[in-house]
Amino acid sequence: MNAPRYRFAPSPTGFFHVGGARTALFNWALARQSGGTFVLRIEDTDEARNRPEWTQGIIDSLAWIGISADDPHFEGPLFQSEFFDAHLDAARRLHESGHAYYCEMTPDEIQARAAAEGTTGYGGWSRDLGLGPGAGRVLRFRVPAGTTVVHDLVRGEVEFDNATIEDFVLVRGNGTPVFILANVVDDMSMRITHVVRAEEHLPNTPKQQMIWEALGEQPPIWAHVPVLVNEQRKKLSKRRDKVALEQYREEGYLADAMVNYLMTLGWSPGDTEIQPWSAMEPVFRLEDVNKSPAFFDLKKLAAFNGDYIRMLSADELAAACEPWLPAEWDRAPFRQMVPYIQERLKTLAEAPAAVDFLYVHDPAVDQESWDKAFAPDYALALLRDVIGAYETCTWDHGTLKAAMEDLMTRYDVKLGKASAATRVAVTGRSVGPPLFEALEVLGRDESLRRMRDAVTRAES
RNA sequence: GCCCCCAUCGUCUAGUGGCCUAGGACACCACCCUUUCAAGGUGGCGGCACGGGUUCGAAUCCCGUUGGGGGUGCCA
Repeated sequence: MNAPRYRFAPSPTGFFHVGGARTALFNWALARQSGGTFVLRIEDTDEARNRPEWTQGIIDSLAWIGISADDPHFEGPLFQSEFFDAHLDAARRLHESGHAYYCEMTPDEIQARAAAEGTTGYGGWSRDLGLGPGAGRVLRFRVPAGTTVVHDLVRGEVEFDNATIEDFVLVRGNGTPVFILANVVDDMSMRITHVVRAEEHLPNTPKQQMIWEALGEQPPIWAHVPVLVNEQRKKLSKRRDKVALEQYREEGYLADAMVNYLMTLGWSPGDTEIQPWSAMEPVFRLEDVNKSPAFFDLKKLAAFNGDYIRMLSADELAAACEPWLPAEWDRAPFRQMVPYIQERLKTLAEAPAAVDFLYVHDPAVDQESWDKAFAPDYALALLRDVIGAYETCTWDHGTLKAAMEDLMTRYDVKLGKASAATRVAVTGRSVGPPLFEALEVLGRDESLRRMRDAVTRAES
């Protein structure tokens, strides 16, 4: 009966913000650990940003980070726009009870009058005019004198002097409700008990709390978690920063890594940062959430992702890479190479480039790598000898390596240097997965062909 | 301008008056390992913003300063 009800209330904007993802995760953990409910409410009251497909995008993104609409703790999606009547009904009640009044001043008029009086903002000039509803008239909340104290689970008690809060608009001149009203009315009708959202909403909170009280209801428990910032310490913005969760997904970040990383921003899962969701969910507490903004560090995210990639089995990794592999590629060689590229990947999207030399006829040759590999005077002769040895030996990486080791002693160089020319000849680059394993997968004929071509090229 | 929030290594954090000579992670540097590159191992660099209090004792409590951030719409 008194199971807590949390909510996540994004506005559909066409992409899913990583900051929103973290807020959702926090709410999700809280709802699940308490046997409560996570309500998804789409705040679509601004008709300018409202497309049906965007809602699906939100649901898909939530599902990707483990917040499934099929879970019994999940409720929704509910749409704010469908509660239009309830918003206006609340507005009417607020007006009738004297908590709100109509005002016909336009923004321009307000600005002009404020300037004339040497003040800023709206001075409550229409408060006692007794105006009724009418076209172009906005409904304003009559902010009472006194102070409003917000009890916040993350920040403690935050006190606001009501004198610093002007009579804000509840209903626009065109008759549509404003976010601040709709948000409260929806939370009320959805019986939300805990509002956990980003810190940018903290200044809204005293206003909303006043609305709750004016409507005769007990406000929910508030919690404002710190925002995510960029390297300039500014709130992550879609203009300048990479904030779309979908983009990270497309770039080959694992959902588990993203979830884990997001949870460490503003909160710590304990002794080790790398923790599965199942371990974090039950121990997450708002009281432990930090109060200061957290930098969204791509480098650390990538490090987490690398860790998670390495935790996968070879089969799992091969399957996870599937979306990034060209359709025409034969999967068998790729699967053989997976164990060798696993510890070299930071993202799944890097997988194709790590093995593409297996699939292209003549891999592009990196000139710098080539020059370096063939610079030593022994390089060409050694490569010829390798070809000779590889023409007849058993084709497995152990034998290939042994043959190379035999030659390296004759030229008195280490294995790395001895195989440099062969590596460039076969892969076009000086870096890549282990050479002999790659040769084994590539096959004798193709490997030798490339090595002979390299000899020809080196001679000319 | 006004209101509000915040302040531990470059970054994310542990720390809730003595266990702190402030711990871990990412990044960086060095070394080891080594089949290039990675991965892994070891070590290093590096921090309680500043100034006052309170206390036998402050990273931890209070005040101020400074510095960040958020909000200031008929957006959400």
